[in-house]
Amino acid sequence: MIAPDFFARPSSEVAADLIGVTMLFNGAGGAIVETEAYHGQDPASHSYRGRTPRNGAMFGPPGHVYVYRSYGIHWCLNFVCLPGSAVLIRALQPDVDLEAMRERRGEVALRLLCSGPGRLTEALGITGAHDGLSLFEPPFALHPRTAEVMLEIGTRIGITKAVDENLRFGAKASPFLSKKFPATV
DNA sequence: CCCAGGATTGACT
DNA sequence: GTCAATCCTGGGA
Repeated sequence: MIAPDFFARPSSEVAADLIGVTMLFNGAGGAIVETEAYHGQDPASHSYRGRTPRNGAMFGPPGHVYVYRSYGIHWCLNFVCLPGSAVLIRALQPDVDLEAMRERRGEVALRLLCSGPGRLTEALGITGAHDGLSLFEPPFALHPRTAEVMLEIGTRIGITKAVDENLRFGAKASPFLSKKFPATV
């Protein structure tokens, strides 16, 4: 079992340990294959300048979610860790209830169903209405890894500050990553 | 009060 | 590869 104190750690550790963990929302979802860590001393983080109305959940209990609107269009899902830090869930391997996810996403290739932070929230039906909910209560559910995972680590995507921090984590060679990790030299 | 700028995606050249 | 869509946050005035 994953317990709440799993999240009471630095977001970089949690982000790495979440790869391979299964997340379900209303019974749909799959194994997490890509994450990014954000924290309070991080200029790229919403929490960098302290608590605001939007980012309040990032300063709430570990193991709850922070959901925010991205580009006025998409929703992005984060798991809150120590206060002011969180892990952005960037991609899932679609495993459970593909039917429901396909219905919400429309006609897309399986590879694109949950392959990106905006895509996976759409597939699962997660919106700002769910901001602040606990991962340990329905409609959320978590299941531990069932096998060892090979990790890839790299720089975060789509940000303009702290671009060189290696805070992006992925399941090595997963076809469901939102973007390939740069080839290691 | 104002308005620049997004932790993105999909359509198009 | 380029670019618009779309909205709302929050820093600065």
